[in-house]
Amino acid sequence: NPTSRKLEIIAIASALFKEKGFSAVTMRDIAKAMGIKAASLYNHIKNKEEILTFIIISLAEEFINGIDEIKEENNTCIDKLKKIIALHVDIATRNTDGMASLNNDWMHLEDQLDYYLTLRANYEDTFRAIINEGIKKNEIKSINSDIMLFSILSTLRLLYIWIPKKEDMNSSVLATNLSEVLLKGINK
Amino acid sequence: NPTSRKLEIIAIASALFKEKGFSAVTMRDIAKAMGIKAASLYNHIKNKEEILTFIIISLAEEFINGIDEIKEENNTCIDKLKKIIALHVDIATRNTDGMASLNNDWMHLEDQLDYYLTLRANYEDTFRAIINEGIKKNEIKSINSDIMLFSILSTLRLLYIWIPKKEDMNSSVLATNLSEVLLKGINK
DNA sequence: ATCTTAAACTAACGTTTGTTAGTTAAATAA
DNA sequence: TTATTTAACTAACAAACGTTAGTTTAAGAT
Repeated sequence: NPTSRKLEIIAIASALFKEKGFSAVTMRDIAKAMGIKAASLYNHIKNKEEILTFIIISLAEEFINGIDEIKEENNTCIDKLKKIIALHVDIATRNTDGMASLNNDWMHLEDQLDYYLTLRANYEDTFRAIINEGIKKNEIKSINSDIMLFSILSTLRLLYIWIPKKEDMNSSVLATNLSEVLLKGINK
Repeated sequence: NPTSRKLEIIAIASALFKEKGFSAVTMRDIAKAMGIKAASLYNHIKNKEEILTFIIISLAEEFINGIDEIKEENNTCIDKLKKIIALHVDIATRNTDGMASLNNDWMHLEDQLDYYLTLRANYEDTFRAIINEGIKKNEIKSINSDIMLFSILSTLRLLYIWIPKKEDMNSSVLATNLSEVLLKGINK
């Protein structure tokens, strides 16, 4: 159970990782942003990798828990997809900085890399299963489901880039509009 | 006019940058992959940043040239969008590795950062203008055009991740299916 | 045969890196 | 008051970093 000081470090590091990537951010950069010396960081965290691991794994678990709940609900597949879209908007809004590491720096995990890859594979499998069920039930077009999965998931993964540029936009309005675009297209 | 040896280095570096990101790849990594010593690289390139600059700027110019041509054509906006999708599929297929740097490492440009940002802004402006024209001509739904731009462009930007996983899929089949999904949605 | 060029090499440079050890100052608990 | 804990500090480490200088080797041109 991380102390508040540890969480402060992780939050500041997340912001720096988003700007330059994990590898280009030094412990001295993080320390300077905290207003302390690099060595002092080690009173709160084990090492640099622990920061990255915390950011990525807690986000990955949030996504897995979210989609596992959605898949069990008694709902149409289209509605399940709408809930997945809302899940991504919600998480990306609350932890915009962390999403950058999840997307770009997962390969620098060491001890927990395999665990992360398992979580990601499970997430994608569940997502694809919902799409395939929608095809079977005639809710969704019979196109290669990988292409549909890739298309939707790519948009959701890059939400963290666009959300800060559109601070005015309400979170649920964004989710609604995104659902319209992703599910029904833009062609009139 | 880069020599073939220089282009070899850039190609090998692109592959390494894709795997670990620019900052995590050392000159010794690149040299080892080339089968030579790090110092020997400097017979062919000025420094590490020149490699990144070449990768990113030549791709960014390819995109700008592509979209500038498409925008001038006498065509419906929907057809213009289809051509943009095909442009992304084509470039991402031919230079999968470089696309990773374009997406993830542009912030490590130094001399050419401003030029890159200008190219990117111009590209997005042209893209948005085509969407807005489509709305005006009643070809495209009247939703916030930024959301539509973001949604389509995110999918296109991450093509480089998915293309290597689907080597079996024909390039033009992918473009066709993607157009269907991105423009008309997945909902039946 | 000599000269030039291309492309590799060895050796080393000054920095920066993540991290450890040991110390100090202030707040809290006994 | 005394003891303990928290969180900062200074100083230093060994390793890795991008890069430079100078040298060697072999191929191609004159």
